[in-house]
Amino acid sequence: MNIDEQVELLMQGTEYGDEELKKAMTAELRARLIESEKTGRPLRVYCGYDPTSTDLHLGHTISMRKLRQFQDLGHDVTFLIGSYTALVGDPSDKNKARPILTEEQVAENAKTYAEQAFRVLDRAKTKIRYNGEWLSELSLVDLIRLGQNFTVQQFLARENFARRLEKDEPIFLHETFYALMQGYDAVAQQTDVQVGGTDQLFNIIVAGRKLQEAMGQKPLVGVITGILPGTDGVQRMSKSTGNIVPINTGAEDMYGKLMSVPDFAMEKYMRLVTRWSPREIDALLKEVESGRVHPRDAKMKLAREIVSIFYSDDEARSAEEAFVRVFQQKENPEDMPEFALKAGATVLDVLMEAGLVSSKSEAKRLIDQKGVRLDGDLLERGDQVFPHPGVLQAGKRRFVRVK
RNA sequence: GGGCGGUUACCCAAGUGGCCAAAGGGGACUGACUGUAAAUCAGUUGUCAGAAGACUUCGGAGGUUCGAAUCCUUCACCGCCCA
Repeated sequence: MNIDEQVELLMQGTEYGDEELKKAMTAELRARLIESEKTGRPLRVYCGYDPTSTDLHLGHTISMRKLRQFQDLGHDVTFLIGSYTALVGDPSDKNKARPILTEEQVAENAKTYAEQAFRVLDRAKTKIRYNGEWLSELSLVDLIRLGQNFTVQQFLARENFARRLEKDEPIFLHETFYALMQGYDAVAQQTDVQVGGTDQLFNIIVAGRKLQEAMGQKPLVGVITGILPGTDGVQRMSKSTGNIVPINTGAEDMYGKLMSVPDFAMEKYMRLVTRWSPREIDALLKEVESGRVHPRDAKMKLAREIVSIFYSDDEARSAEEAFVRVFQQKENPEDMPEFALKAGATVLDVLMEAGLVSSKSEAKRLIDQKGVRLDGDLLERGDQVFPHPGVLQAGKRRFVRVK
């Protein structure tokens, strides 16, 4: 791959919210790549992850995909676990302050995190580090010195703080430390390139670069990846909005969730999550636009690609087959949980005990709404004794085999 | 430290003694239509009960009252202004 192609790939899916900045970063990236080629020294690339939860979703993997691209081009990639920053809580893009985690929670989460990350990253080529390594060494005086590089105004100008200020919501002092800590991460690692989402723009471009300069280092190149919308196609994928595609969800479920993503969000998924090159993506989109490829088929291709990243080609293929069978041909899925019927149990009991609903009221509602079927036949009453063993369906996608 | 305001269901938010299981919006769920897309339309959205109804819920605890999300006391948390 020549330098131009490398730059195009590495900048794919990035978003700076400012053309000038994007141009500047692109130019700097190109310069570094050229320099690296000349000197033979791989670029030091990192992205930090605060292990605030154990359930990773596709949104978390965008920056990992980006790291992987650097990795494949022979650069030196560090998966930085924000063991220390997680104790503070990143205020970026949050209306509310994050709860502060205990050290045990952080350690616990970190383990799962790295494990799941290796579905995208090349394990053999990835360094794992914890930022507690250097942050725990800082003294109060050190922290104050770091703070001397920034003004309160710079923080208040940040959109998320400004918004909270506007709405009379609390901004805790410790939240401002976060950017300093992250900036110091860049310094401690003598970073060439830092990858992060647009919510990290301030932390990366302002804090990281500024501190590096203050410490006499060459300021890093920020590769700011775009935001992946959730299954609703609009809002950022996040657990609290309930629109996530989890990684540990099983191939079939992942495939199905991806198919439910609105068409207009497909391109983002292609650019941010898949292994496809910019050129391949352009070509596919063109075919859809011209009508040569049905959007549904393009989405199926997309879903299959993504599932095979996290599972395998085989599992992706059978997930696709299952999808076609269940949702396009309206047949029952091959595998479904089983439930042993107890004598005398009513329909409500079974729905409840098989975990298809969370309360009997909900079950009744579902029945009233014609949402419950047994072997394809509508069940009209919840209080009747469960008629016979068979496939019980609640809503569109919940199935249980009752034996 | 002083003054004022706030805390309502998944989220935002109305409600200032009975007509409140609590308006409205968002989200979610179901059905129709589809490509498990979008858009649209209809409905549901505390628990239990077939239904009438019963029970639990409005930051926590206690109280006044025939009756409290609404009044009082107290505790906790948050915001604003002043210092």
